[in-house]
Amino acid sequence: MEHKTNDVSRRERDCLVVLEEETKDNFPMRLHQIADSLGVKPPTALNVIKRLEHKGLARSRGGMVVLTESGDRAARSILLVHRTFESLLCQSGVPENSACVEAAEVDFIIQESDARLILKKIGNPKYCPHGKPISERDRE
Amino acid sequence: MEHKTNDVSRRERDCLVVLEEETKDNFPMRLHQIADSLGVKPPTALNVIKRLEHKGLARSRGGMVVLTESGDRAARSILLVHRTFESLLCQSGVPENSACVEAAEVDFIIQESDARLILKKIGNPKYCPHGKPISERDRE
DNA sequence: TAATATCATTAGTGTAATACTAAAATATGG
DNA sequence: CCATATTTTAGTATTACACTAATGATATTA
Repeated sequence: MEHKTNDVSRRERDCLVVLEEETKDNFPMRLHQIADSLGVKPPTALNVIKRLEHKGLARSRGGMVVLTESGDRAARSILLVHRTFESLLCQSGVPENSACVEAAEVDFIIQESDARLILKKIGNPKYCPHGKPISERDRE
Repeated sequence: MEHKTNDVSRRERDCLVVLEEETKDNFPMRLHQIADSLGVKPPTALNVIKRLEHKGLARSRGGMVVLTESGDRAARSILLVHRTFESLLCQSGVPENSACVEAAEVDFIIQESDARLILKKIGNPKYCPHGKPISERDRE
């Protein structure tokens, strides 16, 4: 019915990305830590996490939260779209900081398949303007 | 505080665009007509219109609705972004219909200034894939 | 003009995402 | 075992969206 397979809201996107970046060491995040990262109170963060769990994107036990396989894929997809769009904007002449902000407005909406095609069109840059690798193969 | 100057929701965008396209002859739209175009019931459409009025984008009297100057500008801006993004997607290899659907997901979010820069980067096409003029100067 | 049909509007619900406070339940560490 | 920290529940609020049902207003037309 809906647009994306992994249809996430803005805040859910924030949460996915934070989890993706903070659990690379295989340690889960604590609720309060997530709340701090999102800049909201713990009950609000808990709410977001419950929605993610409901969608099969995260799992939690006693305040310890991890991404599922599916959540990990969703997060990487979002990052790919983000960095692709960011690169497009920068190549077009949008200042780096502005590009990042703008990319964050759409990175959870634009389809990964579209982003991959755009990526090719703009010359398959390996890194986004911030220097982060774009493809999920060469992760930091 | 927010992202866009003319920050409109998805449904408000739909309403703006419908009004823009259906009031070219300077005749206002009726509520029920708007409701039909949006595929919602009149009370729902009325609600959307009230939000637009509140934002200074539309005016209505006795069920007759028109865009304000500001609303007209907002609608054109959205169309410019839509057609630009659509063109980008098509040039990248996304099928036309798909491109249109995807563009509709972001045309009310991406900034006009960004779109103008992207437009230049992709070679300043005069028309979108559907053949509609992109620049607001040469309107149909 | 009066009756009917059409259209607009109000009122009342309901869902989803977002966010808060306050309080209660659970850990955790001494 | 107690104090602190953390999680969780409960309750409230806002915005966008959408509905039904009822009411109000305005036509059209018989």
